[in-house]
Parts: sequence; structure tokens; C-alpha cells
Amino acid sequence: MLQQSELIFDFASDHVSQLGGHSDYPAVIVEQVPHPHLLAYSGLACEQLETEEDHQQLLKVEPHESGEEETMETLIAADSLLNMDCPDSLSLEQHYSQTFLSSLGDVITTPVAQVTVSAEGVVGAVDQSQWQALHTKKPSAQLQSRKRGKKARHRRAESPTPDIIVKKDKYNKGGNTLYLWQFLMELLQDRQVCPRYIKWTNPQAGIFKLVNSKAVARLWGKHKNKPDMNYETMGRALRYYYQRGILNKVEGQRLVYQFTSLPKDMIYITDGDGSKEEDDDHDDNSVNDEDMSEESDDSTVASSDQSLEEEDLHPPQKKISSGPVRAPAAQRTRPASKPSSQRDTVLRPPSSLIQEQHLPIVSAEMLRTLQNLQKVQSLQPAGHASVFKTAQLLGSLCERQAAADVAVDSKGVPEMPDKKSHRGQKTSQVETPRLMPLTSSDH
DNA sequence: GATGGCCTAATTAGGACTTCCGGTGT
DNA sequence: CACACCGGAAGTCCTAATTAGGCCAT
Repeated sequence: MLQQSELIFDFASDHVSQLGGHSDYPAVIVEQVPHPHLLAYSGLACEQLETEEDHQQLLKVEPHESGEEETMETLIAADSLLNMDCPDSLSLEQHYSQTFLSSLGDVITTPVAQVTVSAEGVVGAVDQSQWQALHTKKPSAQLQSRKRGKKARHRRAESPTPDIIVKKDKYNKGGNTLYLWQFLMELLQDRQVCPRYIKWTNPQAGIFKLVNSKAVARLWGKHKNKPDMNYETMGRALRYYYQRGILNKVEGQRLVYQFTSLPKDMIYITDGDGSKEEDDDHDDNSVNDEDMSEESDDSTVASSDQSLEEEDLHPPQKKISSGPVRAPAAQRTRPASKPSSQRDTVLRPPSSLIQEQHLPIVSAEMLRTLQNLQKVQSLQPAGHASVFKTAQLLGSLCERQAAADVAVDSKGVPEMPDKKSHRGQKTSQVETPRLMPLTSSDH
């Protein structure tokens, strides 16, 4: 029997096959994200703050110049962010606990500053076989060279590529395995660091820049408990991603890298007003409305955003320079005509709701998968109690969110029809993961 | 005592970095 | 000169699969 602390979601190939025999579907597995892990990350690995004042300062999101220069303010903030060693003062972890707990009963309504979620990812989709060919195939010689030892054993799951959530199984007790590329993606979805330390330069192409490479490296080092981490070391890891097809280097631009692919429902935060990207908003591809609605929900899960927004001293209505960036036009669904003030009002994450039941913190990716899973109606409570329970949870969550959504939409933005229909949709098919390899033509 | 099932700890292969280095380019 | 960047080589850390051994029931 599954323990609550263990796997809560195991939606793997066996489930898929029961859903229609598409054994070629990639397994999409979600499990509980270890609390300390996410805290360690989402707190940007900063254990403690020296004073509460520092803490508040850290959490404060201030208008940020869109320029790429490091301002003194940035450096100071980075320093305060990165030098938090006082064990007695309020920690970010505490902060998260407080904010999550305090949000109980106020799950959905607290607005988040401008965050726009892509509907489908970035550039044209590729099918799964292509994706696997791109990302999992290794040179045969390389594979052979690894064949040694007594017995052929199952290959260990390699680093998941974007949009594939790899199960951290029950053996991974309190595991801290957040891959670097995941870490960077998380940073890019975290307004505490994006665009301050890392930012998108071309979200459509998956191109981002390490605005403050040292800070990012130190955050990574904090996360990995490698105090000596520096950009050179982290850069080596990044360079290994070239070989693995996860990252590309943007030539001629320092500190600029490109994800070869992105999750279809990445949350994009930019430092600009997003005017350029806003143009893409006008795309009315209603096919993806459902995705958009889902991902709007997802956008609310950005962990550190939550802590940020719930700071009393920094009400969510506060002007935040980070503007939304849209995913590729063809995949956008939310009407671009929505006033920015309303776009700012993104529904709160269901974190506390889920936390009550299972999770201390729910990652955006996790929630996305949960929401996808919600479509799966063939799950039986007996066989997948936790899964079923979580699906039920999400169902109620979406209902609550729908109610709030209607409230918001009634003020000027009509609810997307597909979004509604999706909620009531009963399907026994797994949503085919949309994998979004990026082209390098954008840069 | 033999057998089988279950559990746990130890072992081991392999993935993902990390560290170090020498070198090039800006 | 500082910094970004590159990639080779070796090492570390961690995870997962496998194996071995102990315990218990039949």
C-alpha cells in the first residue's frame, strides 16, 4: 500500500496500455515532490535570512530595469539572497510553510502578478518517436561501452527531457534530484530570480540569458549543496547538455543558452512589458484553449511566486515589472485583449488544497500532469487509490477554480468555451504529450 | 531438513554532475 | 587582464537493479 509520503501518482505505461493500448505513449509519472527538495530549491536554496528585514527585502519584487546590466540593487539583492546563513531567523522554508498554511481557505483568489502561461510550448511539435530519437538515442558504441558487468540490467532512467516528468520512485527518499536544466527552467519561472538573475531573451526559441551568472551558479550550488559551485563549474554541466541535446549555445552571445525544447506549459516571465510577445496573444487558435486554461492554473503554482505574492508588505496588486511573455502564437489561447490588470489576476495555486491532502508544495509541472491525468477516467480507485484521490482532488480544485474564473471572467473576459467543456470532459485517453523541440532559427 | 516467500542489507552499474585543467576568443 | 567559453579526463555522489543472507511458515 502506498504511503502518503511515497508515490502518489504513478501513471505509467501500464496505465496507458489499459487506456487504449498505446504502449508507445511515454510514461507520464507524477509523484510527490519531496518537500525539502522543493523548499531547498524554491527558496532558492537560501537556508536562512539574517533578519526578517532581509527576508522581506529578498521577497520583495521590485520594478526591474529591463537592461541587462547588473545594477547595484541587483547585486545587493543577489547578495542578500545568497548569503543567508542565520539559522534562527525566518527562513524561506518557514516562509513557505507560513504562506501555504495561511492560504488555506484562500486557495484560488489571491492574485498573482503578471504571469502568462504558454498553451503548448514553443515551436512546432514533434512526435514522440522523433523526440526519443532526438533525446534518448545514444551512439551504439557508447551504449556498448557501457555494457559490462555480469548481467544486463534495466537502464536507469536518464535525465528527463523537458515535458517528460520522470518518476522519482520510492527509493528516492527525500531525494534531491532536480536536474540542472530543470533548475534553470524553474528559475525562469520564478520571479524572485527571473528576470533578475536569469531571464528569457527569446522565449519562443527557448533562449535565455544568465543575467547574473554567478548568482545562478551559487543558487545551483546551494541547491546541490556545493558551496564551491561557480559559473565555470555550472557551465561545464551546461556544456554537457550540448552533447545530450538539451541545450544549445547561442553563438556570439555571452551567457546565453537555448533550450532545445521546452515543456508545453512553461511559465514565461520577462522583464519587459511583453509587448512584442503580446502581439502573439492575438492568435485565436481555439484548439488549445483547453491547454491554456489548464496552464493558467499551472501558472499559479510557481512556488516562490506564491510566497512573494502573499507577503503582506508586497500586495499582489503591486506593480511588478515582470511582464508576461506568450508562448508561440499558434498555441496561445487566452485572449490577448484581456487588460493587463486583469491578466495580473491569475488564480492562486491550489497549493494549500493539495498540501492538505498530500503535498507540502506542488510544483508547476506536477500540477500540470495532475491536470492531464484528470482527464483519465479509467482510473479506478481500487487500483490507484492515491491517483484517484488526487484526481478527485484536482476535480474539486478545478471546480473551485472555475468558480473563481467565472468571477474574474465576468469582469470582462469571457471564459473560454473549450476550457469549460474540458472540465466536464470525460475521456479515457491520455493526452498525448506535446513535445516542443525548439528550432534554432529564432536566433 | 527442504523448500519457498518475504524482507533487508550489501553490492554494483550507471547517470549526472563536479572538479580540474589547458586552451581559445572577446 | 578578466571573463566567457570549450571539451577532455577523472572523480564524486546518488540512484536503481541485482544479489545475498536471514527469518519464518509450510
